[in-house]
Parts: sequence; structure tokens; C-alpha cells
Amino acid sequence: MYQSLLIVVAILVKLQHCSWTDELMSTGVANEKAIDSLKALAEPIRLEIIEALSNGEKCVCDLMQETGLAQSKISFHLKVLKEAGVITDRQSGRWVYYQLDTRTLKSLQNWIKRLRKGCLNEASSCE
Amino acid sequence: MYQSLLIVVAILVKLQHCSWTDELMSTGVANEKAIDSLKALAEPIRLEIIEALSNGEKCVCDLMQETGLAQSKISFHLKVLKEAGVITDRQSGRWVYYQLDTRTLKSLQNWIKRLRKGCLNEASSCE
DNA sequence: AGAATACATCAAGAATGATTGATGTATCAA
DNA sequence: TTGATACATCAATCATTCTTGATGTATTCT
Repeated sequence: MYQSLLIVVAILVKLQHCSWTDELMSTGVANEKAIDSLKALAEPIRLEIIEALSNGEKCVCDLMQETGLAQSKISFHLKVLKEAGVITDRQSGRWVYYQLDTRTLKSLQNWIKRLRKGCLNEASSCE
Repeated sequence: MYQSLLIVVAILVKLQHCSWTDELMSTGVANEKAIDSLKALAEPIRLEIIEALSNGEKCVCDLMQETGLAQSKISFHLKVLKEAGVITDRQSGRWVYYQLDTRTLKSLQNWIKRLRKGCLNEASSCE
């Protein structure tokens, strides 16, 4: 009882520290992370934001200017992206700067790499 | 008039043949493709299917057995994945075999690679 | 302190996507 | 030709996600 609680705590600590690490990539937990990231990316406005951030760190006002979108809309999508671990934020005065999280991108890349590895094996025929 | 029609046809042919080619990666057209692929990946059942297919080609009955999901559900998601260009299918007798499309995966990988390239540039301060 | 700027959050409605069970189609075997 | 298998499609319900305009909060300027 006490021991299993310890294990749970250990897992939580681990997840907190290395969200999206590659050693977790083939577990269910990692898949949830993958889904969060993919879902976050899979939306036109968010993809536009991502593309904008691919040139470097930006604040919300920059993004508003670049995209011409309403502020509340951008904030909403930034929140989705942040909670998915796709971007990070940093406050400086009254500005908040957003940046792509390269760790998440790297993990996504590795995940896709793994998918490509064995996917061309032929099916054992069903007949 | 006739010439611009030719160009449109050429583009259509191109899109058909090399959906998701990397030279298109930074255009709006490519982004729509990216969104389709990402959206397709960003769903628990579809991700489960993708993971199953990462070991190689499978027919629907294989997938049903592996996942324990209803047939119509799997067919629905396979269709989404196929229309997004994430998987390809091949019929053999009364079985239909599905496989990951490595070209799409490769393009996704390259896209992420590009995102990672310049995203760490600091913001020009807003003050 | 008061006003302005930069951003976050909220609730209600609109839009999109998924599930379900039934039905349809093509292929094969007896 | 009849029945069985493998899969696709459909329509209705259900669930999730986005948008919009308004309001809230923190920070800076005067």
C-alpha cells in the first residue's frame, strides 16, 4: 500500500520532470502526450501561430499584428499550445513572450522516426 | 486564359502525385496537408491504429483483434487516416491491407525539423 | 492615484467530430 | 446459387472544440 503510493509519486515526479522524454515514447502515457501535442498542432490558427513562432520568440502583440486575429482568440490557442507542451512562455514586464518548445518537437520527430522504422513489413497473409 | 488553366492542371497533377512534397512545405497548400495529417494523428483510436501499423502492414481484421474495437469504428478512422494521406490501402481478395505512408511521415519529420531551426531566436523586445 | 496597455478568462452559442447499430457491397467457398 | 466473410457506408445521436464579446488582472506611465 505505502510502497505502491511511493511508485505513483515516483512516476508523477518523473512525468513532471521529463514530460515527453523518449524513454516514455512507447507507453500509453506517452501516447497521451503525443495526442496532446498533435491535437494542439492540428488546427489552422494554431498552426499559423506555430509557423510564426518558428522564426523565434514572439509576444502576443506581435502575433496579433502578424495574424490579424482577435486577442482573445490568440490567447485561447496559446493556452492550448502551452498546456500541450508545444510552447513555453516567459513574462517580461507587461509582455508575455512565447516560444516553441524544442524538446517536444524533438520528441515528436523521434516518434515519427520510430513509426517509419518497421512500418513497411508485409502483412502475414490472412488466407 | 488557356495557359493559366494549364498551370492549374499541372499543380493539381503535382499535388496528386507527390502529396506532401517538401518543396510545398512552406505554402498554404502544404499547411492544409499538414493539418490533415496532424488532425488524423491526433485522436486516441487513430493513434492506436498508427501504432499497430508501425509494426507493418495489417488488414482490418488484424486491427479489430488487436484493438478489440467495433468494425465500423475502425473503418471510419481508417478512412480519415487514408484521406489525410497518412496510410495507404491495398486490396487482396476480400481483405484490405493498410500501411503507413512513409512519404507523409518523412514530410512531417522535415516540417518539424524546419520548425526547430529558427525557433530559439530571441524576440526583439517590445518596449 | 488614475489611466492606459498587454494579456487572460469566462459563458453562451456555433461548428465540428465521434459513436452506434443497421444496412450495403464485393469476394469467396460449398 | 446460397451462405458466409471482410469491409464500407449511412443517419441519428452524442461529445468535444471554437468563437465571440465582455469582463478581469497585472503592469507601467503620468
